[in-house]
Amino acid sequence: MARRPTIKDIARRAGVSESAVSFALNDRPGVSRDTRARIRRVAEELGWQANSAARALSGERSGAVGLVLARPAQTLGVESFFLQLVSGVQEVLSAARTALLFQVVEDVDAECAVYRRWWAERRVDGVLVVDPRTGDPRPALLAELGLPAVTIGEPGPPDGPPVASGPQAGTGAPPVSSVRADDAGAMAQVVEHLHGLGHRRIVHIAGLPGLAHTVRRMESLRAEAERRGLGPDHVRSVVTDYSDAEGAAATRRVLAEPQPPTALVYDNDVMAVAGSAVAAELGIPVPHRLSIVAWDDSALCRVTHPRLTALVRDTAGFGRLAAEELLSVLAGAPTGVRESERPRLEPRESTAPAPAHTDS
Amino acid sequence: MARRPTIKDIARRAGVSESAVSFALNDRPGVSRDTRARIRRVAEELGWQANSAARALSGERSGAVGLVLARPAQTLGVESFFLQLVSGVQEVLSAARTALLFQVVEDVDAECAVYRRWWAERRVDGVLVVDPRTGDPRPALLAELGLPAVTIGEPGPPDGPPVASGPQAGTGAPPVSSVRADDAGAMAQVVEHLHGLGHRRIVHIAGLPGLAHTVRRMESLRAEAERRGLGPDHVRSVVTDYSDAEGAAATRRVLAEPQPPTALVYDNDVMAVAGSAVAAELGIPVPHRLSIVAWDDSALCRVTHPRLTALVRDTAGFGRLAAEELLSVLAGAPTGVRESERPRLEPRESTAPAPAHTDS
DNA sequence: CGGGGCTACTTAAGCGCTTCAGTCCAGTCA
DNA sequence: TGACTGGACTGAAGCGCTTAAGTAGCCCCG
Repeated sequence: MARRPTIKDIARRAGVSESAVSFALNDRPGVSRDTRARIRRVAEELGWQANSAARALSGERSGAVGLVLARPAQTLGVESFFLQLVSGVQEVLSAARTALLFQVVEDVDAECAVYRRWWAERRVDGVLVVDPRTGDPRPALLAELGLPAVTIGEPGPPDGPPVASGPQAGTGAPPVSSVRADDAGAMAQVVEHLHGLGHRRIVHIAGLPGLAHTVRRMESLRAEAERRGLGPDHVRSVVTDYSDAEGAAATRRVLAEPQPPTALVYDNDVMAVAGSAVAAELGIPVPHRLSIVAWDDSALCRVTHPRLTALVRDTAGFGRLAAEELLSVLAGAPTGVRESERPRLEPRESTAPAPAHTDS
Repeated sequence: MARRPTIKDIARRAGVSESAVSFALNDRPGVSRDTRARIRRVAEELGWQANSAARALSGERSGAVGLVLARPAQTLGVESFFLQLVSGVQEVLSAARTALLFQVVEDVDAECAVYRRWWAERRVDGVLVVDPRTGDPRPALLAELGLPAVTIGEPGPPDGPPVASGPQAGTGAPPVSSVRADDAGAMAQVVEHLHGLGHRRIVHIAGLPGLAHTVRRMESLRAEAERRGLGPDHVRSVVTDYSDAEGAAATRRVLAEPQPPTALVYDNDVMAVAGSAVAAELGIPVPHRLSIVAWDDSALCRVTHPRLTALVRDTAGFGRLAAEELLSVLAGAPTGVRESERPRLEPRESTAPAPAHTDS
């Protein structure tokens, strides 16, 4: 139950004033090299660490950033995406001695309430916003509060400005920073792959329709299909809530149609695995009668039999990028947009040439 | 970029002193009912929230607790256990307006460093400690720092005192609180189930051998087997790192033995799924030739074909319990031990009577 | 009617840090 | 020699809150 040393202790031991200590420890001018070194040494000996509350109180940053995950409880937990992201985020943050406040809430309203609270309590210097939505209320709120933010996963190129950032297109720095993912390009890649294998009937088992990237993927799918002369009777999306249950149900439904698809693209790994179990149950061999692609790779995709072809992306890297952007904004840089790497399609055993007679 | 109201603003508006406001808002005696109500109303109008830094600085709690997850990066992310736990934790914490600081680090040493830092920076009032280990250095460190803590998942009954809490058995309150899981009882239940189905050759694909509950499960397995006259040639554990890769490898290894087991018990859902994929690949029908039990249920277990028999536990409830215990310790209650509900074995399609001639 | 004991407040100090305005002491230059 | 600089350092205020100690007004009682 040791007492925590304070700046005063250091000052006494080093025979200088408290302010000299503060200057020395914060790399500010006003102390000689020697004194600075001496103070540093004493601080080290005492194992001093700045009291974060005191620091925050005297107008500095609080040294923490927040991340809220708005998911209904039951949707939670199986996707690997999130923890990977956080682990990337942390890598960058902890190097900058910044803490991460983490909250799980039920919906976006609750999320906004958390932002307000954090802001009022001065708990965080900025936030990372995940799951951008269409008509997202969050960037506006954050801009109003003046809480620096980075949105993670806004759909990026090739199609124009981000969906959620509002109307000031083109005019300098956006209201909040973002790290974008090339969902459209990735979808194009998937379509390319499947079309090249001869697939003409493709169904995209999409995630939540309110999320910006879901919309972008659906748009891209339609555009790519049209470019190849395939209409909505051949290629389309159906939406779900990302859960294994809805993924399975949607799979069952589309496979029961008179002209079932020969390829399915799932918006996450869990649904893809659920879907492949449904196929197994129905006695539909994968990949000979049905090809399956999972968006986001994880152990899951490698664990099933056959192993699933997946869009692999460096999720931790994505998190690092976001954390870096946030730190740079906190350090005073203008808001900006960073593009993450284009996901890579990793063909495994769940995709194969389309069965012969399915071009009706 | 609104200005945050302070206690001073409220005091001015309500025509009282700052301390009166403080008393009123903290439910302390010293203000009349009327004044209290008036102050409350003004605070409400202004949308006031206590500045957490100021509060922390004046000797109060910081209003935050911490949770560190020490996992090598690649092990991360597929298990549902963790997010579920956190969501339970949050439910309780956010009702008490307490924030959760969350860190992911590589190993226990780094975890200890985080505790020291949080302590020195006064960032957290207490911590939740997950994955108790044998010879765990963390409880001692936390006791030394005087940082209130609750360990989550220490193995509980029926076998005596917790593994990680050190030597002061029996003497009043333990150094740190804990929330315990009845791993031994659960394992007994699994053995009962499998033995009842006629299985005599059982292998437990365990998790990390350094974790206390892994040890407890292994001990319980051995004890239960002995009670039924089954020696280590029939029933045993092999350890892994919880990853799908090692789970699959271990499965392959034991199934290739001259006298392969007829039942496998996996320490998490990911390995169980990986194992059942291996069985599928080897052409070993589940459950007719091989029964499989997963420890911890999740969407995964319901998604595979056949669906996996699993030990279901209320992980979110576990988190709630831990958060409640921590809050009560922070509120001044003595440290204590809470028992979580015994997990329930949910038989699904992956367990069946043992094949006929395997009693050698 | 003065003092004891309430309740309902106010004053002021202090938490540990940052920071602005000085102070002090060379050193420089006319 | 004295005014002026600038580097090195100190003093003190202040961030927004809590809290111990103090004060004012009231009622009750001997």
